[in-house]
Amino acid sequence: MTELMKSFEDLCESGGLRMTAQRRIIVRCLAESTDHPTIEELHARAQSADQSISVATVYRTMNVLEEVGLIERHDFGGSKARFEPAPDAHHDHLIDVTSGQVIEFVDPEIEQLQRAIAARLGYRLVDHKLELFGVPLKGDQSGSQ
Amino acid sequence: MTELMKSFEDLCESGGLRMTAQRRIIVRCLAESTDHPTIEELHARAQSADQSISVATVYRTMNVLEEVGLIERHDFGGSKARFEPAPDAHHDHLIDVTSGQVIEFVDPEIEQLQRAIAARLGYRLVDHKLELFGVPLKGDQSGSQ
DNA sequence: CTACCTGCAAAGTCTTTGCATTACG
DNA sequence: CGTAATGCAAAGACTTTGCAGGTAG
Repeated sequence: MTELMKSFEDLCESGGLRMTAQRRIIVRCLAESTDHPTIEELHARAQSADQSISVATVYRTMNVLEEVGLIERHDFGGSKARFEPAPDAHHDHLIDVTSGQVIEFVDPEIEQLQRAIAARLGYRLVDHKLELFGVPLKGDQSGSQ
Repeated sequence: MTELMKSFEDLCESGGLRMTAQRRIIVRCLAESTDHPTIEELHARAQSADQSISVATVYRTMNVLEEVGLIERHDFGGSKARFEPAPDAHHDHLIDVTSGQVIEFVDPEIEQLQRAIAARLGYRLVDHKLELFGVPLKGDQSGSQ
């Protein structure tokens, strides 16, 4: 079982939340996604398991999951929100502007640098968002969505 | 006269754009803003110069300005877009989560690091977004919106 | 049982757009 | 003068919510 599914079941047992059939399907769809799906995409994937799942339930489920910190919401420059399971280790994103593909990466040096910059400005860093937008280098065989 | 006003007038002369009274007011309002106003805020400021300016014109003006690269659009984690004149020199943003105040900063080291990371992943960096979210350090007298 | 959850459709929020009119160049 | 721009209101896109019925625990 996926990490996200397990965490959500634990949460349901402890908190006043209920593990419904719909939530189980929706959470699994997100957990099994390797991309960063929109509500619409998630809804479509969930409906292939249960035709009757409504988009309102997908919205509500994402809101619950985000509130408890089990998922992260992104926008990546579009009008629609995109989601991913909250990563164990923080990471940032590089968006391939030619394909829309999203690549995750971590760089300890840049994380440290951000804290240093915030401190220099008189702040303690509580969160950050770093998105790189790039085009594939010539000769590179990456990326296509 | 502000940089933005001048650039926009130049643009109107060269392109097929017209420098209307409304545009003059809206552009000046943005140029004189030291914060990063929303459409709503900009509309209110513009209306104090000309009551009849409609919000649709503010939206259209921001879209024109963005298309030609004279302004930048941000979201800073809200649902409303925020705008600023396109800076001569690129900068990033630190958002004070206690007050909403937005602080601009530049850091050559982090810019360089981003290009290096993109290159390592097989990409040429064409754009990026870096937003830091912080709370004031104890004893610091900064920030209030 | 009963409080939480669901589907549906209506409503909310932000933004865009069609249309008749105005006004820049 | 011709055409881009405007104001207004309607429509669009995305998301939230009220309500009546369903269901997990």
